[in-house]
Amino acid sequence: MARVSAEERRRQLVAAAFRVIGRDGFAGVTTRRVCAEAGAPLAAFHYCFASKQELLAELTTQSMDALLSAQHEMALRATVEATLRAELRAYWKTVEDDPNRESVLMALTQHALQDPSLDGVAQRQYKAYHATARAALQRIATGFGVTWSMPVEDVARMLVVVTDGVTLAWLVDRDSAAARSALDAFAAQLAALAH
Amino acid sequence: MARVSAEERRRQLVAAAFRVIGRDGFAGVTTRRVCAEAGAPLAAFHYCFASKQELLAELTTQSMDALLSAQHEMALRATVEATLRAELRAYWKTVEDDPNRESVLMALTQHALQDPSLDGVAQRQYKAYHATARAALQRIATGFGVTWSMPVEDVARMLVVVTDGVTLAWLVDRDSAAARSALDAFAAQLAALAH
DNA sequence: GTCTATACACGGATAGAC
DNA sequence: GTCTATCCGTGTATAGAC
Repeated sequence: MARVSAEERRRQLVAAAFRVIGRDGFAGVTTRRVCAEAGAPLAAFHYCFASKQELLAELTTQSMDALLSAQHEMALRATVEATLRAELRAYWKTVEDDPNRESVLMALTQHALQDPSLDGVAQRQYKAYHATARAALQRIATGFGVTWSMPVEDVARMLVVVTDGVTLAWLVDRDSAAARSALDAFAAQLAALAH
Repeated sequence: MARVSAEERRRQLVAAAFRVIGRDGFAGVTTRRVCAEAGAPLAAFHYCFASKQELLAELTTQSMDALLSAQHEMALRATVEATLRAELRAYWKTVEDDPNRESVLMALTQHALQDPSLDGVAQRQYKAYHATARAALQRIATGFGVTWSMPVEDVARMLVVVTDGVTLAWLVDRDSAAARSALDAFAAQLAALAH
């Protein structure tokens, strides 16, 4: 075991945790397994993190940072509906490309909701989701010169509701066709809120 | 510790598990704590259940049985939209009346998705959700003499997506007003699928 | 058939050695 | 500052009392 700086260890452990969750699921994440995966001694864990919860919180933080910095350029299509549909399909592609990512984030949300020591983690996560949705909706409003018939926060919430719900249902039954058709239908319905 | 039949113990332990999850969160459920809550000796646990996982699965089963047998008489309102809105509001009342119930069910879903030994549990849960939604939609179609512009399974999925998504968002930020207004908006949109 | 007592392996966490 | 050794709680299992 090479002696490594604490900061480097933190990075190694977070990366290792992601891999372990991917392989063994959320329930299979143990400090020992994460350390083994990172090639670190067990004690390094509690030297870098106060607790396993702190590492889990760090996972959320890093994921949300990645989400917020990945706000891609949105291509405006012919209509609001076509643009919304394209956006939802782009989101959906990320889910199907890496189902585990969403699975982990959902599990993290639930875990954070139930564990007092992770207070605020789920809230930060959803703040990031809502901010992302709101930004997309505002770009659409500006790009097409339309306004939303409800406060943009409310439409953003509906967008998050839809993506969350579709993702959750798909994680359970893996019915991709149903997920796509639901997303397309919701795109049409949300587009009807633009005037 | 009174000597109690195994069947009675099973019921006691499941009920106790619900209370413990409500108090200490999903992560705080231990066999020892559940037994203490039920006033049962530790050995009773593995006498009644093969494992902790089996009790968790039983939790889902009992909840879904309750859901399916609670299919209330749906009052038809003046319009499809008004009826859908009333149904969604009725669902929402159950959430706000007992937030912990939904919280536990969500956490169970996530747990089941990640734990191979609970394979099929989340699937059964969502089958029950979809069946409930489909039944409600069919009663609406019959009652109003309308047909859905998509297969009823697809509309049912959208209904589940919406309730799940709204519930999840609310569990995170507890914004009841936002939840209600989102549900009403979705009621209007789903009603537009009836012809 | 049910409960008491106890055992073991593995998990998170930590004191203290180096 | 980093790691070894150890602790205590948890899931699981069982032997034997009643």
